[in-house]
Amino acid sequence: MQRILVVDDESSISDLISTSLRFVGFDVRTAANGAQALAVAEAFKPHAMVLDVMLPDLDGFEVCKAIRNEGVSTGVLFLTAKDGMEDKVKGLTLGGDDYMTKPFSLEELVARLRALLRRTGVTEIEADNEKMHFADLELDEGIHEVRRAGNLLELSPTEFALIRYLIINADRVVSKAQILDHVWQYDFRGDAGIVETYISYLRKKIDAFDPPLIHTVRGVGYRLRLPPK
Amino acid sequence: MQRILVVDDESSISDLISTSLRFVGFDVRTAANGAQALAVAEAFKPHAMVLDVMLPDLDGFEVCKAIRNEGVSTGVLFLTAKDGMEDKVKGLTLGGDDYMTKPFSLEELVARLRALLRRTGVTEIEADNEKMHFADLELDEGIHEVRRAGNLLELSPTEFALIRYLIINADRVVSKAQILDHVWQYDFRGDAGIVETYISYLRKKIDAFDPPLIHTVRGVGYRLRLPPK
DNA sequence: AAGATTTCTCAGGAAACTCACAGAACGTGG
DNA sequence: CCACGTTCTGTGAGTTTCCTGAGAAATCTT
Repeated sequence: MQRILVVDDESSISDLISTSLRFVGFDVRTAANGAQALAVAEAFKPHAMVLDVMLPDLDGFEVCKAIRNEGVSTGVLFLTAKDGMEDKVKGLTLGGDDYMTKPFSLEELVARLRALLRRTGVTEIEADNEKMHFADLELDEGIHEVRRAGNLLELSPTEFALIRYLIINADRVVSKAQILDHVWQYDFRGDAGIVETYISYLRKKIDAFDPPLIHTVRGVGYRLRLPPK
Repeated sequence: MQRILVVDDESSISDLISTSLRFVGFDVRTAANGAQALAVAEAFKPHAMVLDVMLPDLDGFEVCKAIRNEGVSTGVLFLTAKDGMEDKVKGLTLGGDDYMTKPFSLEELVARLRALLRRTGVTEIEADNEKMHFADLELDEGIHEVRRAGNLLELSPTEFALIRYLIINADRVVSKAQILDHVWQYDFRGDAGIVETYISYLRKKIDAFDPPLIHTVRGVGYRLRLPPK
């Protein structure tokens, strides 16, 4: 199981992240500051880290450098506020690292983290795992494309994130609340009705083909599935 | 794996360079001054070096000379600040060596270093890797030329670097942030809007032909691709 | 030193996207 | 089959993203 170290001083954020990552199958440890991160990293030897650039003691870059100097080779996904710091992150993407600005959606975080593990060569499996599929529906993360029965679908960013979440949870029922929590940014304060709207958009594009794949489970949520014969 | 020795006394620069080079597949060591460089070079026997000409103890040329006197034969890519020194560097850069002025773009550094290794005969791979192409678009690194359907295109340096980056990442979506990180100089502080402007310039030249190759993926980035079937 | 080229900022406008709302359609329990 | 709550979807307002032209500033040529 892949080990991820999450470092953020706001416990609400680090809880949110670690719960999500555990749920999708990572082995997660957390740290609330740079010093702690170093200590944990040494013993835990994480495959990747999610690292806030704004920490109470050291900044994220120093932590990163210190940990790498310890000989622990990890990819890093930096988290940064939507302001100044962005330019300090320059050049990171060539090093294989990545960064996201807060607020983000959990789906996005997981997707980026997986991409990072893939790039830094931690993943055992090869090549083909930028793609996922369900029935005749294919989603390619790298080229950001979704096809149904070979036909290219034009999806907006939110539509793309939503269908990705449904495919990940294929055959399972997901509630509107779950969708909202994972697909929308964590600080979204709007109405859950937005999910209905986007499901509607998706159906127009995806279920323009037969058979329909997006099914409503009344009172519970939605489920991606092939119709029972 | 090719061994590169990076020598620079500013750790921010040498970190940036070494992380980038490691990621694209080099075996990298660093040194912060001339004396250290000599020591490391002796044991490490690098195939090439990235060498700042301004070092706290010796200057880059002395380091270079000393190392070659030790019998270690390496190509050197000198780094120099954007000031008077340029001419001196030009004069002293003999044989297969090369130099760049700070600040540079990371993509440029990698390209120049590869060219250097090629010239100094370290590369195992064949000669033809100065050229890359995508569809009817050809880019020749050696002679710095781009053609579409055989027609020579007149591109400015930035336009050239941008289309090179797009070709390297052909068929994948690259974000504006990634483009900025890789194609622009590492100290560029401006707005990502500049990328839009340059994409616009490129389109006028490259997509004056059919079919258009540069595609916008709204909310995500750009992608070089042939139109879907 | 003047002219040409290149880089970069800025701003207007077009298009795409997000989201709320509200009436229509639907499903379910009584 | 009716009534009610849930879900669906069209409409539209407000926002964001993207494209492009114009021009200022920097840089390179001659």
